[in-house]
Amino acid sequence: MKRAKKQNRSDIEERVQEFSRLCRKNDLRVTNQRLEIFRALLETVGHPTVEDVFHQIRTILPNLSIDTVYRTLTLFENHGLITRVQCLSDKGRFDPNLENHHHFICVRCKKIEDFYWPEFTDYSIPDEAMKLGMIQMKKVELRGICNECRRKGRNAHQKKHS
Amino acid sequence: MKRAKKQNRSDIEERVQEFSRLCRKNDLRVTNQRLEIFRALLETVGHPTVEDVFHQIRTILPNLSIDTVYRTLTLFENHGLITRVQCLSDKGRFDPNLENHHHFICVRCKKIEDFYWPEFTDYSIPDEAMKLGMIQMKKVELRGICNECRRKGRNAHQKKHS
DNA sequence: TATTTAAATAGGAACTATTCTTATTTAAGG
DNA sequence: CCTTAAATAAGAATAGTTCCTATTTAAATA
Repeated sequence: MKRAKKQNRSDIEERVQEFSRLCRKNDLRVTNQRLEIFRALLETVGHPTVEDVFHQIRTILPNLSIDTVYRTLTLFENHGLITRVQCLSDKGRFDPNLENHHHFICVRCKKIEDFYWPEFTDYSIPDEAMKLGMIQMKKVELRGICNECRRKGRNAHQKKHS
Repeated sequence: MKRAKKQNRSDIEERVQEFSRLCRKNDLRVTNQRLEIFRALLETVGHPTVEDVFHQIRTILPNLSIDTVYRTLTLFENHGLITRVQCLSDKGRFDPNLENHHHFICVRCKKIEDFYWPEFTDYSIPDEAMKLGMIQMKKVELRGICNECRRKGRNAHQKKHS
């Protein structure tokens, strides 16, 4: 995992400060580990994994536990301070439908529902994106809370770290 | 996992037949397990997991191995006969960028790159999709082969089941 | 500034999804 | 029918993630 800087040092420190305030506002204690974890996210390009973060911080906090990284990232996610990319579910899921279609994913129960949006095919993506590589598939992902989970209320949460 | 029918029996059998032909065309042997696995995908609504497929077929093939389901689904995926939903990578990845942005994912190296598409915000999704639940996030996902992997050629593949 | 205490952490065990290994079975061509 | 390379079953091994518990610490309060 590259550690190239996304932003310069003072920008990062500013965001860490701002983050620190956000934690207090959310009744989250401001610990060294939490700040380092957030800083690591900012310093790493390309959506780091838990392990990337863990190894990066280990040089600073030699007895950081990997469980702390898991707990903390999930905590940040649950408070909307960061987002989780791609792997909403921890289980692979498969689709025999090769037609052009899109997905709504429930962030609570991880259900994936299809929808169709024929007009979307006509919208052309920006040049910036075209240059990233050979594109094989272009689809829309919606995230939210499905009707079923809305009915059930908060208690339907999956039970991970707080 | 629900087993409600997506299509009626004869539609499914027709697709299984067609699939069988496709296998031969791809130099894949047509085994009972493979046909049952594909049939299970067709019969299950909502993008089944490996375990969903496994349990469904166990009643028909009592000593099916779960490894066969893993191998077979990955094989189908590699031949473009089905797609894998959501979890391209097997590791959670996180993003501190809460701005509205989109992702290009390399199907070979699993790298995720950001791009921006301000106009996309203005496109309104179809009613069909609005009715699925409370939508919190709307983004575009591109899949393809990144420039780096294209340079490296086929050998850059991740080494899973053939 | 010192004290208190609920919350956070470290460390390691446990769990779960996925992949690997090897002996056995089988599809499909001869 | 035979043959053989490919596919499978069974279970071991691995890797990512979560759980458990004793210890530490942030931050509220005296």
